[in-house]
Amino acid sequence: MTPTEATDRLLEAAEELFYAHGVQAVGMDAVRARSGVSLKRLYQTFPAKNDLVEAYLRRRDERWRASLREFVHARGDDPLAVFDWLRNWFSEPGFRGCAFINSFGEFGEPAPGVAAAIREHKDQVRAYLRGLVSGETVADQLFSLVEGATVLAAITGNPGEASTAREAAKVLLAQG
Amino acid sequence: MTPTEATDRLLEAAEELFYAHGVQAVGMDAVRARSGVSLKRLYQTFPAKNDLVEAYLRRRDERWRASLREFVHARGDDPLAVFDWLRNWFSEPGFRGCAFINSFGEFGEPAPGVAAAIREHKDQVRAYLRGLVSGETVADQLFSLVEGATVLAAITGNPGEASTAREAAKVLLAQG
DNA sequence: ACCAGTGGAGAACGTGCGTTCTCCGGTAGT
DNA sequence: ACTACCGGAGAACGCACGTTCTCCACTGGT
Repeated sequence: MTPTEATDRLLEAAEELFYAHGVQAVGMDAVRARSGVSLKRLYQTFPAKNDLVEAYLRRRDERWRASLREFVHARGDDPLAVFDWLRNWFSEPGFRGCAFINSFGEFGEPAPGVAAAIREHKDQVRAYLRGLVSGETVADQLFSLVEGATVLAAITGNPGEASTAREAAKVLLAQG
Repeated sequence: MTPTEATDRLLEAAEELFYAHGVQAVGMDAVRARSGVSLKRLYQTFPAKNDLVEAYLRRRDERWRASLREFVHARGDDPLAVFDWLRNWFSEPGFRGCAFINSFGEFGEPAPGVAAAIREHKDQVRAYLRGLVSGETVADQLFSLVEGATVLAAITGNPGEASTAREAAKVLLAQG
């Protein structure tokens, strides 16, 4: 197995397990089992669990934002499409909320790299929304709606939170 | 030491430690040390850590909502006062986000009692907001803003998220 | 066929922690 | 004063898990 293939399989397994069960609940041995990569290789690739966690978050950030960006772009970059995408996401079988918010909750004092990955994800999403709507204030308001809807959908299990937020966003965009 | 006093000291210590560092990062021995209650008494009062966690969440729910309710009531039950209260909260030295959202993130599959405490807290807050504004839809929209502002303030450390959400709420209330 | 080296499987190690157990000093009742 | 018990301090236990170590099968070159 080539090193890049091992890295891919590790990150794939890490994402499936960490997102579904939480980082702390998943042992390195479970990542090994799921990925089929030996422990030795695992620790050669990621010298410590923290490194794997950080890489998991950074990869998820890229993919998550790419998925959102593409969906919204296909709708003519309509800011309201963000909330349609959210509704789809909330409806996915394994939906368990925002991986970054969850990780933030998991680690009272996260390792610096992990904390940075979390903060940078939120910064990137905010920047994306600011590019989507004219007016930073409205963009930040939508951001708050996005985060709130995500958290509530995760806890209540109700994807309709996206629609509630969408209606609010519509009003804010019309008034902004 | 009377049993109710032991319970109080345990819950006080648990809240300080669990909220500040996260539940998983705090051992039962740390709760014992902080509370001054012996391990034996601790386990007599709360047979397992999960029971202490659930009690911690339920007590925090009561106090958190009471504080919000009183503050807002003193401002004539103006829904916008919710966001003023949030700003104060976000500015407190030990602010680390919503204890319930953090706990939700900590436990991939929480114990039933803990999961119920989290869900019920959000249900209560939603019900409170619905009582504050006429129109369930607008109340739910404000709720989303509240949760989003809380999460973002925790991650970015910027209490100004409350003001951003407040402006959005003002528009929604005017239009609703 | 032999040998060096690579990588995998899984044992082993150390630590932290939830929970239980042991022991002992103090106290109340006689 | 003696005894029976209550509660506290902290040791002990069992387990889980992050990390490292050991051993061995296999491969490629001669």
